[in-house]
Amino acid sequence: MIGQQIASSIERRSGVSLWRQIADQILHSIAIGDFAENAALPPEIALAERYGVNRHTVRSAIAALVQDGVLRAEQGRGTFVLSRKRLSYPIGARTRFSEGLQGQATERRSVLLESAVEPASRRVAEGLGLAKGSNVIRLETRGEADGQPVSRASGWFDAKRFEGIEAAIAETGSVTASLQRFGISDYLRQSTVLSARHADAADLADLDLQSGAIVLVTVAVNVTPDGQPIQFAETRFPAERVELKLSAR
Amino acid sequence: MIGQQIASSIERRSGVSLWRQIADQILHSIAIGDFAENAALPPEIALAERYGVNRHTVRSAIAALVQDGVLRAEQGRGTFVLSRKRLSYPIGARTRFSEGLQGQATERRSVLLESAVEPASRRVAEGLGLAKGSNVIRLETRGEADGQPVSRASGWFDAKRFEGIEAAIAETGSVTASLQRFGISDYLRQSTVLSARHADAADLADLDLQSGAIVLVTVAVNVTPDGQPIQFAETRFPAERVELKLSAR
DNA sequence: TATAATTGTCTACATCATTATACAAATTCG
DNA sequence: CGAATTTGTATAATGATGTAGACAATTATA
Repeated sequence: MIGQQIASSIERRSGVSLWRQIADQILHSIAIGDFAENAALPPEIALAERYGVNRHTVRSAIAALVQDGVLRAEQGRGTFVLSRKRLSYPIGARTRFSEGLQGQATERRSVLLESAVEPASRRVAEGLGLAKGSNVIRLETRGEADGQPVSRASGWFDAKRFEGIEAAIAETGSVTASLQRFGISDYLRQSTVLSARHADAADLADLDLQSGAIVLVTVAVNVTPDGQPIQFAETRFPAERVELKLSAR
Repeated sequence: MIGQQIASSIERRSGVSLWRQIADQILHSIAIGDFAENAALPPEIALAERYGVNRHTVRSAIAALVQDGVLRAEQGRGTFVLSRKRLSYPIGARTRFSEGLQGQATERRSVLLESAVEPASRRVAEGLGLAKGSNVIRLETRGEADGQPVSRASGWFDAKRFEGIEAAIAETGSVTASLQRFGISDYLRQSTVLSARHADAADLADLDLQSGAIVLVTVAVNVTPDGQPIQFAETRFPAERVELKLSAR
């Protein structure tokens, strides 16, 4: 489980198949540096012994990771680690999507998937300090780094205050730039709540994930410097590709 | 998936069984307030229809949550939500375990499970700024709130600098108090990296989780105010019981 | 070139997960 | 009370997951 220590064991009858648990652990081992890039994984028989399962079960796990582009298997040679460590996504009071990934990815962009005006749910209304049922603009966006999806966000704005912001965002491709048109030159992350869960079908599709994947979820409220709520947002990050780095202050 | 919206769908052949996916989603619905405490869940048949599965599959999901103490099923009446929202664990530069959960739990404590002196893995050595293989003290602890496990931490200290700290911690039950004996009156969280994965067998046992559960993982380096590394720690939180709240500053 | 090590494929079987029906038991309500 | 609603139990069938063993194909190496 940790560093050089013995591989952790595996749970049966858990609702999570053994091959997926093993795939999770291999992924984790890679992420913490137990296997370097281009290094060979232990042979299937050794892995099977270590985890106490049949060789075919290990093969299923490896097949999933090969499908995922994490490993490459070569007959007669071995199985090799392809993918680098996870992207480290900085998160702090002033995090903007376009910043922060510098040096880790050469090309970054945010894609607007959908926008709609609708009555606020209780949760959104509370976050924005509006009456429940007030109209809000909902934006669904996907963040990409080097062509690979790394985030999937649902954001809500007060429809009255920010009428037409979806057009501005579609045009400029930037939330920050669009907010300037509404007189907001700066904003802060007021609060962030973090959780994790299995990705649902929609996020699996949008983030190009294999089924059963885990997403990290942040729920944040962005405010003006004087504390007025601007945006309520829920963002899902694929846990296998992204880690969140809390900035030291 | 979000607020009042339609229930998200379910993935087959994912390595995660349908009943577990449904249990995850019900838990999430409770956490975001779709079902209040003591409220009745929709009847099994309605849930089965909503998720597009057989009633028995829904029953498996409910059985797992009943086992977990989240729901209570009553024949002829319905199935009811027992548990409150997740514990919200504040996390910031100065977070101490004993602080922060005030008002959410009446009784909080930290239990030392194991301590050992061992050579540092590469990961730990880098975190503490030591040579790889230097001796470090490893402490395994569990945090509890109202008798329920809410965290499971592995922490490492430089064995030379903090010789005997495990005895002090066993005695006082407090990392903060023990550090004072070594002349450390204050320390800060320098960096925190966040990820998520399926709990391994050891954490399932220590955290009293059902198999297949997800853990939030923080990896942090604590330093003195002048930047000297003191402790390297990996903490696992059960995602179904805990969310992490990043403090706004 | 032989041999060992490793991944790829195949078959057979056991166990778990899911569906499909049917009916029993408890509760609520007209 | 009697009907409707809801959870509990039972049984059978099917598909997905995991185990077991055998052997082929490819690569590295003595």
